[in-house]
Amino acid sequence: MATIKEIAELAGVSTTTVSYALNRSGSVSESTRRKILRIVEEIGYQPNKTAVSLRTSKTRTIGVVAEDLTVFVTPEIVDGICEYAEQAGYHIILDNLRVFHKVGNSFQALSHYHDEIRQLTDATLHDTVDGILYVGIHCRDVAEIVSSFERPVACIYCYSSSANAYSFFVDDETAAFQATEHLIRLGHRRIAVLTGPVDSLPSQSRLRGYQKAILQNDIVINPHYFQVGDWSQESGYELAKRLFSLRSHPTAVFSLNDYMAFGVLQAAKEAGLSVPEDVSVIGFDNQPVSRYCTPALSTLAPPLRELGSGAAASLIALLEGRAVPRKGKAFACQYVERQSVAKARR
Amino acid sequence: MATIKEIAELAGVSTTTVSYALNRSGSVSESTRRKILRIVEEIGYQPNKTAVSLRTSKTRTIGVVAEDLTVFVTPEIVDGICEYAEQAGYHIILDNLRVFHKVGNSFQALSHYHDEIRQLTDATLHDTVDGILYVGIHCRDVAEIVSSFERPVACIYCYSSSANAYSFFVDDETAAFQATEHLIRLGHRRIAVLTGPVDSLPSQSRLRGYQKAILQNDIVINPHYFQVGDWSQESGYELAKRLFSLRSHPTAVFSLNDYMAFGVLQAAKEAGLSVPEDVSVIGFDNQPVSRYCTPALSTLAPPLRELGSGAAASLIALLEGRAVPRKGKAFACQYVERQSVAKARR
DNA sequence: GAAATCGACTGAAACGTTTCATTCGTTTCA
DNA sequence: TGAAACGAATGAAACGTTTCAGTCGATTTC
Repeated sequence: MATIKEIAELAGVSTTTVSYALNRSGSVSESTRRKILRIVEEIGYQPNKTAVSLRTSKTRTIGVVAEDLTVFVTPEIVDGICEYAEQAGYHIILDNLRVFHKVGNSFQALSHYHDEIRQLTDATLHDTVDGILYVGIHCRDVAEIVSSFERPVACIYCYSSSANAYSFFVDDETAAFQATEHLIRLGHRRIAVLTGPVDSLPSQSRLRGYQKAILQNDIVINPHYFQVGDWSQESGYELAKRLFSLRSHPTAVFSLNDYMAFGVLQAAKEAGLSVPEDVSVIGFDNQPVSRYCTPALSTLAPPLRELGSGAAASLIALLEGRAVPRKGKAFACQYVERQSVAKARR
Repeated sequence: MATIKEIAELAGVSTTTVSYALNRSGSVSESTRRKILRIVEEIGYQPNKTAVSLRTSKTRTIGVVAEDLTVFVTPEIVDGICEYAEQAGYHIILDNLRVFHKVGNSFQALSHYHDEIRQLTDATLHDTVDGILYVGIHCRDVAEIVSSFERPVACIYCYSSSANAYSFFVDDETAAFQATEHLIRLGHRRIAVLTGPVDSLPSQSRLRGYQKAILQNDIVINPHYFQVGDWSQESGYELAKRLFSLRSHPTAVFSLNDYMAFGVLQAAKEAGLSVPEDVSVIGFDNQPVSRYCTPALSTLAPPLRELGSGAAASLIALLEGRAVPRKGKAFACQYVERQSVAKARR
């Protein structure tokens, strides 16, 4: 591989001049700059990244720390990151934590969780990245984790209450509000909601959105329409069975995640109710599967790719000393209309 | 951040000695080595990776070039890579090509495909990685692409006929053979097969496996049982409809991918045939969705994680000058028993 | 008892850049 | 006309390691 020294010799100038010409710093006459660029082109010279990093102590690399790459949200987020980072001339170093395992239908941190994180921050990423993007698998406060990072960090699909981190997460409340409003505008008044565990943050926010819409539209709340599940298809099925055996069963079910909605679909079929004619169903998450069930599930889609590229954009802006608009942002979901929602029967 | 110089001063020795002590090269007395290690521990010194790279021209980083991160096979492969690389002390630089788009149900390269690749090899990965792992989205020869890489490369979920690359791919033929044998052992004789497009390599291999099993078991081939689809659910549906309207319809359908199998399930239901009682269905790929359809689809699962970690292991062995067993390997699939297969009716 | 060997340790160069401080000739301006 | 300012170019140090080629004293060998 050619070095700057060879280019300098060929051009009959010093390495300093070559460096200045290439970086548009210092002052170089137009004619020698052109001569240098021509030779660079000819030889196919590429500055040695390692040497540049050593000298400037910037790596133009950002570390992507993913809690679990195989959870369906992660790849698309990471893709969004890659897309932005690439065009900005940054490399991505990927680290998959893999420290959660499924317990029932929620995730629990493994015991070596913190060791893993520490090792990561100490040994793995030190002086290898300029900044870190932390990609969570569900919305919660990860301050405890990211505050130990010694580089600028942005959280994605989760948030941090610590001062050193930006956060890019889903606006669950507004999305749930809009979905509920949508059902109401379609004439539904008996709208049940299936929540996740009460201590789940996304569940709480989504429920808040639902309740706000119900309240704003002066709909009387039937306590039977409010059911707490555990995110699993089975719990959705059980809960919906109960719902459909009510003498005044709901005409619409808003499941706060897709899996429970699948259970609702199944229960409806068994109860002899057809979706969407007799009962409308809306899910949340836009799991890949929701396109393939019958009927295809209408659901709320988090803008995963935008979450990733938005976070990457802010982090890189920060790294380069440019103004960064805000300390984070809540991203709106998109309602994906498929075949499980219709007007309420008169 | 502390440097080797500070450690040297604190220990009252030269930087050379510190370096030797840390790398177990040169000869250092046991007592000074211990003294040095104690100080290193105390200060929390970490060698500067960039400086080491510059000096040794090894980056301990491997580039993962993924054709499409959002295709379902990729994340698990990449996870396997990460897992191995991490414990071997290597970093992963991720690059997502994103150069394919869906045309109907197969993928086609975008027009800027080769520009993208060239830019990648020239600018992006040069002197940044020691070797490259190329992760394909379907099995085919990628020699044209990877032969331009100027580093050792291993192909995953695809293969390269060029000399410079290792290949780690799925043994489609054996898997299809075993699935067909499985059906035969369950008493099935009228076994239909749904292939993908004739020019598709995986389709060809899988079909070969099917035919071998049929032939070996002296089953007479009914040409009507052989149908060519385009991998889509719709084509599976249409083909299966034709199959089930035959006066002597098959008792088992082997779909060479999962999506077409979903179509088969749908067609069976509409034809009044219950799966698996009246007809058994086996898919291929183990798409995440296959677990959620009804009945849950029995299918063949490529060992994605193993593919990734196996390739990473070989590449790293090669980079470190250790003996590498072979130039590549075909990995066996695992048959995933779910609810779509049963004994043939008497 | 001189030569050879050995173990412990070190000085300094090298990896390929960036950038500070400086030089040198030309132009501008009071 | 002389000083100041400026544009173009450069020498050399620095970033933090690794490693070649030694030095030096102690021990072994014949």
